[in-house]
Amino acid sequence: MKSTIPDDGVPITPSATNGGDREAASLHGEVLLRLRDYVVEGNIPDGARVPERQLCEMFGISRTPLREALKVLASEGLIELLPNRGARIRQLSQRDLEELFDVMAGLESLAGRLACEAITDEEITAIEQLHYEMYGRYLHRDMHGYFQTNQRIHESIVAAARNETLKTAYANFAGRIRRVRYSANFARKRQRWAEAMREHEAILDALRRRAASELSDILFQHLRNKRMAAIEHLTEPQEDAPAAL
Amino acid sequence: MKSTIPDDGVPITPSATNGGDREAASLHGEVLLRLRDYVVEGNIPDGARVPERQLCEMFGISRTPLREALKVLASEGLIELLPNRGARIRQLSQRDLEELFDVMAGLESLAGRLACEAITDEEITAIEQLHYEMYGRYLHRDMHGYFQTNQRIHESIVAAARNETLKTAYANFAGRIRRVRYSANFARKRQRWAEAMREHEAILDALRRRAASELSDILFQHLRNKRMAAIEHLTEPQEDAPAAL
DNA sequence: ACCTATTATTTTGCATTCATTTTTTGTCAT
DNA sequence: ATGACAAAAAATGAATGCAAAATAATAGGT
Repeated sequence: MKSTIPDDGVPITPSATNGGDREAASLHGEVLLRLRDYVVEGNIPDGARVPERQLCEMFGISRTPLREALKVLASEGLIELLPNRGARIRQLSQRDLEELFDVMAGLESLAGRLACEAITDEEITAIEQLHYEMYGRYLHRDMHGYFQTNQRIHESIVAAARNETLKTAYANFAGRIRRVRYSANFARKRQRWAEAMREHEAILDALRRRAASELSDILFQHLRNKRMAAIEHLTEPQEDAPAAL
Repeated sequence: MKSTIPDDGVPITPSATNGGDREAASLHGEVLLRLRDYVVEGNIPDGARVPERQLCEMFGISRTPLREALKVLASEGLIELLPNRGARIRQLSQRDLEELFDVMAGLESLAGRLACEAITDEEITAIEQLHYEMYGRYLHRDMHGYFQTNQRIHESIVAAARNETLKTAYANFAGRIRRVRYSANFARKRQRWAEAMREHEAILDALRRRAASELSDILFQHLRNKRMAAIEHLTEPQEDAPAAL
């Protein structure tokens, strides 16, 4: 006798096993991806319980694969597992954020260092293109576009490092602070923008010269400044309304 | 006795990617710790299947918590999950090792940079102590003791960075290459020893002067050299029998 | 009424069960 | 014999079931 299987469409994406970004296969993998996004996007308030049963219905699955995904998410630091008390969305303290930003800074710093060893002229040209594009956004006060292009530049540097392990770790940590990072973006006063633009120019310059140590320093300091801006934003988040967009 | 107030405190469950935590409330956590050790210690050959049923019997549990642990271990990169084909011990290619060593180098480099901001004179003194102890091991050709003291020095630097997130990530990556790193230790020719000792002196010097960028560079290069030694060892592992010990 | 103790409901953690898929084993044809 | 095919066995992935714990709801005492 066939049991009642929910026909709720759960299209299995037969993408590559691993190596890129989007891992997926088995139901568990699919649920992991969807649940991670769901959490990162902030659909559950900070510190709140993760409604196990509710999510099962939402995804149309049983508790087993969901719980497996929860364990993984906990190991990634997105949620906390309390004994006999289920999962809670991990609330990041200011200190947590500072630490995360510093680790990100370290990883980007490393990426820059490694990139100097392997980056091609074409890749540098591509980054220069992005840089000019970003400068355009800056001039047009297009905050959203600026943010996105900025992200692409940093991702390009990480990609140029030719280190999949680093790339994965970077993506992992980036995911943890994605929400904060995004909202912090709107905190960027124009003054900080100008500063960031100058820093980016220095980054490009060091990259062109393949000055590994120098680039490493610049990137670290650049991320440190980002960290400061983000933390300041969180400390006093009242003054900036969604202006650009 | 019983309070009606929801215990919303933080009965901390550091189930995040750990490395040194030896506590586990739930059965799943216990299994995770034991299974991770079991894998890291090399009880299952590289690339081999993870005998699910057998491990269940061994741990005296059902498959559910074991499979949860497997998912976490896969996310940590220790094993691979093949669709409908179970788990396999992840075999690290030379490239994987190079990448892992570079990421470790980046993290230690970061640790050194951060340590310069916060380290106390007492901590530096403690590291100096370890350095002299290590020098003694070096003179006595005590490879095992040298290795351990060396590890403690690097851990001290990471601890001085005052960044739990970094510490956790460091422990995580260290776990992945633990086996290789250990065996590579025996590959260290005396020449490399002398080199490493000089590098360590430079590390201490930079640390004393709180020269962040400089220390960052030195640590990165130090780890890079370690990487080279480890890779060389793996490439030609026949020539060195267990000499010292 | 308010606070505490007791009971009912929900939730959690793990074991067990079930449907598929994979792997092994056995059989037959070339 | 060797190889291809088919059936049996085992393993995997996910759903369900069940005992213990936690949370909510209710009753009782002051």
